[in-house]
Amino acid sequence: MAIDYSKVKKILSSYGYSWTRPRELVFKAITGGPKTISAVIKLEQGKVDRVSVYRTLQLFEELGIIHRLYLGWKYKFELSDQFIAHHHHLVCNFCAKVIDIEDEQHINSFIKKESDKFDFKPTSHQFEIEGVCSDCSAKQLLVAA
Amino acid sequence: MAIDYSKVKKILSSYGYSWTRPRELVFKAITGGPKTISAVIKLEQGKVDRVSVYRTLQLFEELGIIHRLYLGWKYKFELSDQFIAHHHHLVCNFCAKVIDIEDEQHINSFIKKESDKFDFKPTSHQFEIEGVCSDCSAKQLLVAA
DNA sequence: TATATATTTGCAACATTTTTGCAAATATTA
DNA sequence: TAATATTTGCAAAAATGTTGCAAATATATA
Repeated sequence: MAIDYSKVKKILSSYGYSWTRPRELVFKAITGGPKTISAVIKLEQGKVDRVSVYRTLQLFEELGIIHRLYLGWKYKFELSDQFIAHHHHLVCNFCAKVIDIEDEQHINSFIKKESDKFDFKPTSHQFEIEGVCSDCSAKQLLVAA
Repeated sequence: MAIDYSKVKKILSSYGYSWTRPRELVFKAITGGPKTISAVIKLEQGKVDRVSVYRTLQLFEELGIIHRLYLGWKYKFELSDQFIAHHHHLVCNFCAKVIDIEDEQHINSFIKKESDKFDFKPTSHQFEIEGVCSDCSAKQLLVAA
C-alpha cells in the first residue's frame, strides 16, 4: 500500500517548508505506527542523521502533523488526527501492546463542560488507559498458580 | 502548614524501606506541587545528591506514592491519588499554568465500557486537556490587535 | 545501650539522549 | 542555469539518566 504524501506536502509548503528525502523517510517511519525517537533513528540509520530526525520530528509536531503519545514511561510519536481518526489507547503494562479505542461523545462533552467553567479554550486532549491486556492476565494466572 | 508524613512512612515501612532525611526532603518537594526531576534536584541541591533524587523518585513511583504527569513535552511528578484526590488537568500551552479539574463518572464509565470490550483490566488512566487559559487568550487578543 | 547486620547515601565515572554551530549539500526562485 | 534560501550531516557540547562501590546511616538483636 503506497502512502499518500499530498497532505503532508501541502502542510509543509503552506508554511514555506520543502519536501525533502529525510522528511519523507521520517514521515514514512511514523506512518508505520507510533514510534519513539530512538526507534525512528535506528530505522533510518545510515539514511537520515540522528540530528535531522530530532529536527524533523520537532517540526512535524509544531505543524501538527504528529503528536506525542505517552505510554507508561516513554513517549512515542503518532500521526495526528488529520491523518488517522482521533482515538485513545489501552496500554498493557506487561507486553506494551497498544489497543486503539474510539473517541466518545462522553469525552467531548466532559471536556466542554470543564473548560467552560474556567473559560479555557481546549485545543487538544490526551487520554490513555493503562492496565493488563487479556493475553497477559491469562499468563499472570499461570505464573501465580 | 505542617506536612503529615504518617502515610508515606507507613507505605515505606510496609515494604521494608526506611524513612530517611533524603526521602523526606524529596517527598516534601513533591508535596509542594508537581515538579520535574530537575526542579527537585535544583531545589534540594546541596542537601540531597542528584542520584538519590533519581533513586527516590523511582522508588516512590514504584510504591505508588507519586505518579508521572505528562504536560506538553516534559513530565512532572505529582502525589498519587492516595494523597490528593484523583483529578485531571487543563494545561495552558502559553503560560504552562495547570488547572485541576475533578474526575467524573463519565470518565469511569467510559473506561469500563471500552476495557470490557477487549477483556482489558485497567489499573490507571491519564487524561490531560491542553489549550489556552483565560488570561492568555485575553493577552492573545491584544497581540493580534 | 552497644553491637551486628542490612539499607541507604554520595561520589565518581560512565552511558545515553538531546541541542547547537557551522560548512557542505540540496532545493527553490527567477 | 545562476543566485538565493533552506536543509542536512558532522563534530562537539550540554543535559539527562545509570551503575558500582565505599562510607554513612538506619534497624534489629542482644
